[in-house]
Amino acid sequence: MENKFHFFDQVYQVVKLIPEGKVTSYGAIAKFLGASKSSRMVGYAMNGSHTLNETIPAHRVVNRNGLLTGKMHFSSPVTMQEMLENEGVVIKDDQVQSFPDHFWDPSENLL
DNA sequence: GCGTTGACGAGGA
DNA sequence: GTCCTCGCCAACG
Repeated sequence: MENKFHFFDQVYQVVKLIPEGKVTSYGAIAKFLGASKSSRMVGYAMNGSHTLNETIPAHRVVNRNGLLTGKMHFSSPVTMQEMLENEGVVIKDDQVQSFPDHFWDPSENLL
């Protein structure tokens, strides 16, 4: 009954909890929600995040390679990179440098 | 109502 | 290490 929390909503909640200067992957969020096979849905949820009244720091979510795959969905293709760099994350060639060092695993912080 | 697409990831060759 | 295939399920045309 209480499990009626939609998968998308869960994704939004986790993403909003990502601290500044940290990034995570779609798969990590999906796995944390118990749907590791539905990692695509995490990305898809981000696609609709901008339609929400709430601000979703989707720029802190990258794929497992640390690549800014969703940068093109922002106001400008460089918005995502600049926002991350502004938080102390180094981006090189649309890829997060020292990705494991900036990686934020929800299963180790929210659990 | 049906087929295609997609901000992904894991596994196999 | 790379390249290909499958799964997953909501949204769009």
